[in-house]
Order: sequence, then structure tokens, then C-alpha cells
Amino acid sequence: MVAYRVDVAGDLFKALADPTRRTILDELTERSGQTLFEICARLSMKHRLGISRQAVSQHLAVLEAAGLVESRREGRYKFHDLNTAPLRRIAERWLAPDPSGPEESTP
Amino acid sequence: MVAYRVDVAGDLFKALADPTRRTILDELTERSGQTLFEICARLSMKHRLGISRQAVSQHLAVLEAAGLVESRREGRYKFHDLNTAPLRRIAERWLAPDPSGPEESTP
DNA sequence: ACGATAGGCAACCACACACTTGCCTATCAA
DNA sequence: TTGATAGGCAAGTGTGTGGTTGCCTATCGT
Repeated sequence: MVAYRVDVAGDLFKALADPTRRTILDELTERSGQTLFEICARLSMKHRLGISRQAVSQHLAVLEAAGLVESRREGRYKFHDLNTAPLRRIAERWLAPDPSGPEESTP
Repeated sequence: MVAYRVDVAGDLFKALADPTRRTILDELTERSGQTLFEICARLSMKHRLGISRQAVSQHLAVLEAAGLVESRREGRYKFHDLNTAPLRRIAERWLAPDPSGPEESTP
């Protein structure tokens, strides 16, 4: 059987394709466990990004779907933590030719 | 001085965001130095991708702009080679916190 | 010279996606 | 309970982008 490797990389690369999302990852790298409003404030202040709260929320949803961010709810706060695990697997695909084949399931 | 790091990662991640382009990279990994028509044939045959030659050509242009593919012209043939150098720098950004700061120039 | 092969250029189409707007729910403090 | 804070949901908009179609140039074989 071939094509074992499901293309879960799709979500990952798409998530990383947006500059705002990459900046959010930068912020979470600098300080993990931030809330939505904290991230909004930082993007606005130190990155001069005129962006709405909902936009940031949607970005966080994308990052979470890609497995790059994990969130935990406490009361009315929702904290966001960076998960670098998917990043470590990123380049493997083309750097180390996998014997099982590079096929995707359904591109 | 901060914000030395120009966001050249943008093109890279955008290039990787498309499944067809990732499949092209797979093919070039398996066999480097293919021509446009060879790549077209492989995408069509073993990947069942109904895609036009021009579409593949445009994908190759994107990959080349991202530095992932280099091309050399010989007569009427144009050979495409994989360049994995950009891939090695991919994950560094969030895995190894850079003292110079993670800032982008202009997102 | 002629046709065949390999590739490039430009305009058009359609969908995806980033972002906004408007309104709603939930938790906490007074 | 009331207001403020933190966040969610959903519809609408507009640009970006993957894809196509049509035509053009360049190189090779005969």
C-alpha cells in the first residue's frame, strides 16, 4: 500500500503562508499563553497592524487547526500556547527522501 | 537595530502552501533536472492531476521565485533542479529563538 | 524551408481567503 | 442585577491566485 502519508502538511503550510499569522507565532514565541486581546494589543502596538479582533481570532483558529497553537479556556479567558511540534516535521519531506514514498492522499 | 530579518519567508511559505507545488517538489526530489513536459507527464500519469502545461509552468515560476527550484536552459530544453537550501532554514524562526528578534520588516 | 517540439506571454474566469460588520453568549466585578 | 470584559458566530465584501484559453517565439530534425 502506498499513499499512507495523509497530506496534513497542507493546513500547516497554508497556515504559515500568511504574514500576520507568522507574526502571531512570533508573539507567542516571545510570550506563550496569551489571550486574544493580548495578541491584538501586541499586533497593534509593536507591529502597527491595524487589524480587528475577529480577524486575529480567525487567524488563531487557522493556526489551531494546523496544530501550531493550542488553547485552554479558564473562566472567561482563553490562553493560547505555541506548539512547535509540527514545525520540526516540516522540511523532512524533501530533505530526507522517505522510503515509503512521498505520495499524498488527495492533493 | 532591530528588524534586520527581511521577510523572505513569505514567498517560501506561499510557494509551499499549494498541494500541486508540493507534488512537483516530490517529483523533482525523485528525479532532478526534469523539463516542463516531463513534470507535466508525471503529474498526469502517476498523480492523476488533470492540469494544463501552462499551469505547471506557472507553478514552477512560483517555486523558482521562492528559491526552491533552479532552472537551466539548454537549447530548447529547460531543466529544473530542486534547491533544498531554503527548506533547511524554514523552522529555525520559531524553534530557535533568535537574539536579534523575530521581527519582520513589513508584513 | 518546413513541420514538430519545448516553452513563454497575456487576458480572462472562478473560487478561496483575509477582513469587516453586526450581533450574540459567557464570565466576572460592583 | 447590571455593566463591563472576553470571546464566538455568521453573513457580506473584495482582492489574490490557481487555472484555462489563445497565440507567439525559439530550437531541432528532416
